[in-house]
Amino acid sequence: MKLTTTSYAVLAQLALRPWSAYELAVQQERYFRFFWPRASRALYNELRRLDRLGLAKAQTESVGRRSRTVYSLTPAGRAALMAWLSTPVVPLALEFDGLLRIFSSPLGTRDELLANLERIRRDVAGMTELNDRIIAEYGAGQAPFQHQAHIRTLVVDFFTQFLDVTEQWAQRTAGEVAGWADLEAAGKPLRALDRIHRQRHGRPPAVSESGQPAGGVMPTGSQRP
Amino acid sequence: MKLTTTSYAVLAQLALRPWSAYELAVQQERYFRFFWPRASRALYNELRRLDRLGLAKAQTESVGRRSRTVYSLTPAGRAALMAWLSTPVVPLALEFDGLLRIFSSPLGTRDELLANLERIRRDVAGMTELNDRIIAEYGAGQAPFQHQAHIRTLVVDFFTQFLDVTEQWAQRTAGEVAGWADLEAAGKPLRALDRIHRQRHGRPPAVSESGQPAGGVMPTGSQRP
DNA sequence: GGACACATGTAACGGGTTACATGATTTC
DNA sequence: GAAATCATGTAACCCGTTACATGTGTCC
Repeated sequence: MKLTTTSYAVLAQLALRPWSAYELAVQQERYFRFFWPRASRALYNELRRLDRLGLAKAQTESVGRRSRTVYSLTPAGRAALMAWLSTPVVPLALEFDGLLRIFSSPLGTRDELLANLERIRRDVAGMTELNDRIIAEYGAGQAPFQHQAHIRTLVVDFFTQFLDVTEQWAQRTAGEVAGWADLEAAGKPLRALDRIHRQRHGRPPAVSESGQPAGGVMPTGSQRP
Repeated sequence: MKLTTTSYAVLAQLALRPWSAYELAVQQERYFRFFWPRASRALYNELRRLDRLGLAKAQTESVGRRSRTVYSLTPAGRAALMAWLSTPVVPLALEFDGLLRIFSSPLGTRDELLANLERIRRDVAGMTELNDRIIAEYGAGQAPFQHQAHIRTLVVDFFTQFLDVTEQWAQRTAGEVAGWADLEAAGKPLRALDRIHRQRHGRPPAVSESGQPAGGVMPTGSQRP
């Protein structure tokens, strides 16, 4: 009867109101895919499991001749969900295939690396588009559960920042690589260390050799009140 | 014979030099865990598979009475890896359990939400520590494959930014929530929309009601040359 | 001589993906 | 009347995790 994070993702949705399995899958795809991506098939299975466990209740309705299953949270389900809130978090995990390609880019050409950076950028741009659509929804007051906007926007905040920083990184990196003739070392490693050092600690070595202000990166950190 | 990203992660390592399975597992844990996390057990299996497929070659050496298997890349393996570099990237995926807890925080108390933000912050701080250690390694010229520092620091760059932005977000969000008496709506949703709007587009509504400059967030974007 | 790193191995299981099937309803 | 959406279902498969076992070498 061990519950997974996916179980709680479903319970969290059910806590808001009863949903049909299909509705839930759509919501999951739209709002959860960024931080807990699962194929919608997993949802259907999880719902049946939660029903078996008594944490959700399945009820079959019919729309015309077609039937659908509506799930609602049981008191036990609500209790389980609340208890979960005070357990340790699962460490965040990132799967970023693109970085692996950069890692092995010395086997290929400079242009291949640039192409991969562009692919990454487009991937991120796609996510940004979806994120913006959600923001617009809230802005227009048309998002579901608008009365929880103060909570949900906290999550949206994270992604806005995350996507922004990732896109900036991809562009900045492409700019850097575009300035190279090839991928050979030839002095590049040392310049790279200089760059990384500047990013981490403001920019201590007085003036950088290029005069360019650290590649447009402003470390916005450490200015908390 | 379909290869997974994990296969290429291993091949990418083997492209640098031959490794024993154990060495590889250690390296994987240290350098790849951030963007392609896998239990080291998966490595051992993948290596044997690559050997079967002729993409890597296993050779048993012995150190004293203890034996170990050293794997090296075959020409076929190198070809497969190079071919992979020009295939589409796998969309990046994030699993962030903590955000799900925020999402369902209205079921709990304000303090529980703050506790979860703190757990998130500690999780990120742990990753930051590891990242810093790697940066220090490169700075000291003691990192493996220092001659590829110009490539590898591109990846490190990403994580420095990513971790920074995530930690800032966690702190800023905790600051926001700490200013609330509870988690009830009571005007908070509207203020949240205002905040999210400021973040996205500079801060158009002249001066914010609090006088505080948008919670310390400087959108560093869109200032590319 | 005890702890710790080295260096694998086996086995079970399980969450999740992919592929596919099926039909009903709505919309253009 | 065709396409898209609604609304599930079944089945195979597999990548990966967890748990555990087993022994060797090294260092203090």
